[in-house]
Amino acid sequence: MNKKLIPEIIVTRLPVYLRCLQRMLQEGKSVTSSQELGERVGISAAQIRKDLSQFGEFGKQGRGYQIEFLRKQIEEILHIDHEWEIAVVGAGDIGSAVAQYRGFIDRGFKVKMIFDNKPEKINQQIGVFYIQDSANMKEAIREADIKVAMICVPAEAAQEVANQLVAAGVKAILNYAPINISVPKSVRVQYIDPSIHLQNMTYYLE
Amino acid sequence: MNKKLIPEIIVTRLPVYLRCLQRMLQEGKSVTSSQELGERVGISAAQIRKDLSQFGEFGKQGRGYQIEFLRKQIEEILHIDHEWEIAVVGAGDIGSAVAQYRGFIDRGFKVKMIFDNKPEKINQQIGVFYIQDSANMKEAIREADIKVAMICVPAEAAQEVANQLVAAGVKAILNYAPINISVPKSVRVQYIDPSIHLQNMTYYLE
DNA sequence: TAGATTGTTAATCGATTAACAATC
DNA sequence: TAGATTGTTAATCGATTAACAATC
Repeated sequence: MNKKLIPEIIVTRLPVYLRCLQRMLQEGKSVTSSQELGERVGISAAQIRKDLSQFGEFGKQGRGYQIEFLRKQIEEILHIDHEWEIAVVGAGDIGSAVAQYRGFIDRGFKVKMIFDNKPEKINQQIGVFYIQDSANMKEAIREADIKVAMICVPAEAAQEVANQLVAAGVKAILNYAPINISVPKSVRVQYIDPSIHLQNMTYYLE
Repeated sequence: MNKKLIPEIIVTRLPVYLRCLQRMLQEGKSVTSSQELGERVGISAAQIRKDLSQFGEFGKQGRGYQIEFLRKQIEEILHIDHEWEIAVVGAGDIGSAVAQYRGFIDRGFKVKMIFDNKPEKINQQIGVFYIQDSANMKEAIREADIKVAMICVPAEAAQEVANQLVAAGVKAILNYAPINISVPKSVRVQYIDPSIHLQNMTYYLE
């Protein structure tokens, strides 16, 4: 649908705009401007207008943006106008927390299954899920046609898990393991590592 | 110590280099090159050399980099040559997981205290910690001279918590609440929101 | 209409890459 | 010495900002 090649950096900002718009709606607002949105997300008004203009004309001169309309547009652009099912791999502290995370609701995602390879964890219950045996992972993910997964296993196991996920047809991986993984170019990877974020800030401290 | 103004984007890459170097050491390697490091972290060799050259000359022509030496240098640059104590605010699923996270070990951080404002949580035990009353947070953080904190409360409460942390002398905040917060320029903020990362990838899917 | 704010262009600014002399 | 790889320069590439005509 979006034929034009959009710079990645712009795509990374859209979810931030979206999150703010959803919040504005919750606050009962119905209209905003690039200036107001910019102040709230910490990005210049000019950049917001430029970013949005890559995808269409969503505002009206002199009036600003209808929040509900803009929200819907960005959801479509990001393909979260429907819900994506997620597989979680690894049922340790992180995997368990992520599997039960309530922050996916209304953001376009729903955890559907969770795997672990430790015999004592298999068939244990986490929230509404029963932990499944990693041995059946590839089959189960392919069967359910799941395209999004989160890796919550130790660093040593992350690459092997990634390989299996790719083989199962997964196209987007959010990796909580503190290690870079290699995947085919057709698969997307994002990383969450709190230590990285913290180290980033301590540079400026003291 | 580092007087020269370093572009932020370079600072964000140093922790990634560091993480990879630590891993290499675990694998028993002792020397690497900008090319090898680049392949492993997905960054060009030229960029890695340019980034490092901002801080000094850490390699030898024809030989590459001594991993142990380079690791130590980057740790000093990032000020993680000593351990930073962390306060966690919010003892829900995320706060509990983060307070017990083993991934801070050897990365320069140590969770020291956790707070919540729900009466039924106060004094409950999480790992080795007892949840403290948020009412005493400002005092306790100031008393312990803690400079780094993580916000794990609902979006609605995040700004107020941030205000209190700033008042307590905190200078670096890792915010897990899905909302942008405002702090003085002297305080650093980083964000972790899995939905943002996922939405970022779904743009490219389908 | 007058005021406000968009969408867009041109100018600026900054980051990445390619290439190579220096040197281990 | 010959080969390898750094640190650095210059060229390229891309992103951000400022400004304003268009228009609601």
